[in-house]
Amino acid sequence: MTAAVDDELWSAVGDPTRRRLLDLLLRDGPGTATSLSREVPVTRQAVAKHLVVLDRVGLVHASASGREVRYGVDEAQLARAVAQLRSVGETWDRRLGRIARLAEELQRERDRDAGTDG
Amino acid sequence: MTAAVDDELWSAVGDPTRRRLLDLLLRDGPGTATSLSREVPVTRQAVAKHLVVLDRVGLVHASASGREVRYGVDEAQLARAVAQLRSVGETWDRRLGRIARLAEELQRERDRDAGTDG
DNA sequence: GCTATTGTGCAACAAAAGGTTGCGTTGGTG
DNA sequence: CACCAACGCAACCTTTTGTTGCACAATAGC
Repeated sequence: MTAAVDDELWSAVGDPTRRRLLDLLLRDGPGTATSLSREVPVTRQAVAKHLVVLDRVGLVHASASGREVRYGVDEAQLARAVAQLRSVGETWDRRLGRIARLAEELQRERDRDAGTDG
Repeated sequence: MTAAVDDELWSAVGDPTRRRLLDLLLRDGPGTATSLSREVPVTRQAVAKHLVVLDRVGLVHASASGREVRYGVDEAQLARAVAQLRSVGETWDRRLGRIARLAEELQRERDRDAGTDG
């Protein structure tokens, strides 16, 4: 697990600005670096760089339209990213659950010992 | 959403090395920078820095034990992080679902039009 | 058609994050 | 006591994230 490809997707959605860009693109549909930069607290150039990163991992696709460059979300790839989030979350959940159950068992044993003892 | 606190937790678990450290701590129980560094491809110092980051956001806690410094996962905080992963995943899922349904509707309309047309 | 505007791309630069090496210190152990 | 193992600190390098400045292309308006 946690292979190179996974890590790429993760670090792509790991950045807060990139997460917000994906949110905006999902909410409002395709947009340009300029239009997106009006809704995040960074410059157009910073947004453009993030879009390059997102494009590189396939989470968005560019399409020229006149002098503009519109970016849209690749739904299949985003679904894949979501699946990875879920996967990690579930792994941790399972381990947390196991720890919780183990703690309970130890507690029960301790109670039992205390009972036989007193 | 995506407030500052959320972003801190996110970027903490966004790093692949830190995710692996959390995995190891969950799997094997508390460990030191030195013990952990034997299971990840980075130096002890790099691990120590990551542990500082994880400590700062409350995902792990340090406890001195002789000359060693053991770090253990804070389960409540990790559960919170998992909840945030899930939350973002669900948000995107919903939006993807809405887009998918919209696309289906448009497709049906198109089919219907084609039917009345032909 | 010419000009002003607007959107892009590129380059140089700064600051922060992730990582390395080297060194000094300290706490257990033979 | 001498040694080894773990720690912290500091200097340094590279990549990422962000900035500013500038040059260029396409569009809109006169």
